[in-house]
Amino acid sequence: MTKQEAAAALRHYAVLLELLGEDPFRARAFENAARMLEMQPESLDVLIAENRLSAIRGIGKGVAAAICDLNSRGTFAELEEARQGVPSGVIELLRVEGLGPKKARALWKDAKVTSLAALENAIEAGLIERLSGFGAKTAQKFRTGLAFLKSTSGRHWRHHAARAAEALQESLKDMAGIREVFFGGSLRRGNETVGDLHVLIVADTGQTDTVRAGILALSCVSWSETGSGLRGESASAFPIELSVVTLDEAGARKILATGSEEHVRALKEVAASKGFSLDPQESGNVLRTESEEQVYAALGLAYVPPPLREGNNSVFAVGSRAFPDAVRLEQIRGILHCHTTASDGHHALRELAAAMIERGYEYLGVADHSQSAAYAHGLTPERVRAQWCEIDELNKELAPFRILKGTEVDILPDGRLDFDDELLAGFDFVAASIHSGFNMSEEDATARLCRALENPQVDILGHPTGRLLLERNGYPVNHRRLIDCAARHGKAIEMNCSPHRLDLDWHFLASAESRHVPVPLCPDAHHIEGLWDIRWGVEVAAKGPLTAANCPSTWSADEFLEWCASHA
DNA sequence: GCCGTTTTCGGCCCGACTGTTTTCAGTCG
Repeated sequence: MTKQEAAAALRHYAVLLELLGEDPFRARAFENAARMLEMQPESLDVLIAENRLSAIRGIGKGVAAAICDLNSRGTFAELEEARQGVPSGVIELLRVEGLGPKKARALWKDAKVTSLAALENAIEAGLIERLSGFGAKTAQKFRTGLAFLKSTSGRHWRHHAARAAEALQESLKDMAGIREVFFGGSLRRGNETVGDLHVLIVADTGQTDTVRAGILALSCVSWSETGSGLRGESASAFPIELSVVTLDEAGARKILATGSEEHVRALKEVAASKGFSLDPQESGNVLRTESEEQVYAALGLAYVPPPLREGNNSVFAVGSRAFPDAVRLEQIRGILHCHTTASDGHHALRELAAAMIERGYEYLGVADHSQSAAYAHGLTPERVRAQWCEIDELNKELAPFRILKGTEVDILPDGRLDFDDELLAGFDFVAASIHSGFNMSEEDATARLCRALENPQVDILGHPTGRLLLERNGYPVNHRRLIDCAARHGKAIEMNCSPHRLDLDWHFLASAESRHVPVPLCPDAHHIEGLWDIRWGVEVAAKGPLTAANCPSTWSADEFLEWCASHA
């Protein structure tokens, strides 16, 4: 078991304790222990082998024993007991925004609400607002929260989809008769969230039936029904739609499996007008080709990169338009916006730098939280200056690698910043973000963000809407005005690459590009693995597309600093 | 449950915001 998995189990236990109404400080002790465990540089195996768990602050005898049990048998006695005591639907209730453990427990105990469906019924029946401690506004808030959950139902975070795809690929790698394992759908198109994994298995000639039988026999996927294709669920409960296809139909089938619906519909119309059919399962003059490129060419159309296949307006005749190249992962030279143990990160500066040097990156832009973010142990001006000294020392040691002195300074409710201009001037770069006071009108939120961008010390606007994909929408922002403002003041807007955010929304990348508003790909990393979240940003940014030239992450440190100085 | 101590109990990250109350509890970042 990894540290992260053990920490997740400890957190889950803490939630169960709260739902069971047990001592909240006991619950917090497990949460705290989970956080401290994650921050250890060593692996769980090493910590256990060297008997060092209880030496970690926040982990005593009891939690250490629980962690050892987790590592050896995947659970611990108290966790199992707590699980028995809480209906699984009650845990689901916590997904509703504004509904925490105390209210979930009250709903469960006082109103017998033990599922999201039961909550919806209770709201509509007017039962919620009659409960002690609840009122009409709370009921309305839950109604809104439930509607949001419904709107995202069946969608999954991109990184979970990629993980499920990699696991399936791995389980198929030694199967005979397979020429290619192809993943289409939103995963291939670079969307922020993914519904099903759309998989095509291109079989060698004459091997279709054998391959299909082999896939049905896979132990890592449970196939629920079999028609012309297969429908199943991965070990991680990810929904899969899979078809085994022959080489001569692969080109068209890949296009159909990739989508989007609108793009495919537009292609089908062009095909029909030329007397062709795209779908091998339909009658007519079916286009039989091995590659997608051949299909577009046969229709007299320019090949459309998968991320651009949204809507029906990306279909062009050959030569009538060229699609710009999107930034590629290997073009990224530096990573901006990372947190260290100085605020709420899990690794020290030196560890982050070492991980980046190992992967061949040139610079790291640290951006810890500012003082008003107390929950995240935000830095005071004194602690900022101490960090600068640490960076100076590290830079001498690690050259030519460079650590840039940055901050993710809070944008206060009125648009002022959480540090004074004199301190801000001492940073190499300043990213400014909103972390509190989300309840704003679009007008207020846009004005607050613009005021921050107008400050000459600010270089980059962080996660512009504060959204958490599949969890909350964030505050409403007028992106057009925001991009105008950034363009006027020569500022950048980050695409936050955390797979939970991917904010700036890709729909606005083209507008940023045309207004020459740079868009750095920022992982907002809180641990070493989080640094590589830039991958998700690269994949989604291809939908703009965001070009390398307009992405400061592809610039050298000197080019980036020169740009920062240009508007100070 | 963990920690620290004027050791075996008392306090635990912290402030803003919101809604239900009418002084405070719950949620969130």
